[in-house]
Amino acid sequence: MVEYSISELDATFGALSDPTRRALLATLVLGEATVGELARPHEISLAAISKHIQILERAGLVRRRRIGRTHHISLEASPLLDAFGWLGAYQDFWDESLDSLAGLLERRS
Amino acid sequence: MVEYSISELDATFGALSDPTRRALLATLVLGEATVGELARPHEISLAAISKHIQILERAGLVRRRRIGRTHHISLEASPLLDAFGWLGAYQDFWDESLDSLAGLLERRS
DNA sequence: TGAATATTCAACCATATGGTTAACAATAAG
DNA sequence: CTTATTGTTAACCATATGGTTGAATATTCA
Repeated sequence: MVEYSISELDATFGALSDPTRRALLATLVLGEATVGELARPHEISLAAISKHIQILERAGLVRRRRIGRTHHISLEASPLLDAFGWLGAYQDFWDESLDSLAGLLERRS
Repeated sequence: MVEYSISELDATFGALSDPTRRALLATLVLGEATVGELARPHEISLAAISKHIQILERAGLVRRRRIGRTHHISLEASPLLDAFGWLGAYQDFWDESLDSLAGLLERRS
């Protein structure tokens, strides 16, 4: 089993635990965007979005490039990949688990 | 893109954001265990472990079977699979992202 | 210079974690 | 019946989120 840095996964999974932040990432996968552009589809205040972006930034999920007065935000791949890798270690477990579920369903029919 | 239920992912990623809880899951992947067995390797109080297990339970990551005075905890696959699936939607992005990194490194050499 | 725009920061509030210790409940065993 | 054992619950404390509104900052534009 691969070893994963503790606190990075903490921050990554913590950042992913909020639906607004997951929506921001889903927007950013389409390409870079400014804070204002990111905020527009959401009903909460710009300040709230700003705080969400700071959390994503601290988790390394996002990078910020200042151009004049606008901040351009872009998605950063590696923490997502790490989280994916961590979960992947459980793949055997759920394969097995779903197989035995399938087995149960089969025996029932 | 597949749609994912909002609040379930909230709870799943939230539960995964703590290293103690991730360690509990890593133990449980080896098989069912009692609360006491789960607590033993950790230095924090049993009450703290009990609360962690409740959070895992609320997130559906774990099930509890009471046998007499002991509680037997077992891992539940599907929320992990859902989280894995959500992250998998970003696979194209990080493939591309890592490719372009590789490209950069190549051009530099 | 002065006004508009893009964002952050500060202060505040409510709720959730993450931990503690102490008390309670339920079951097992002497 | 009394005492251990296994866990949960309660009360408490500190810190992080998630949101608000209002003020401060930094650019850009007229």
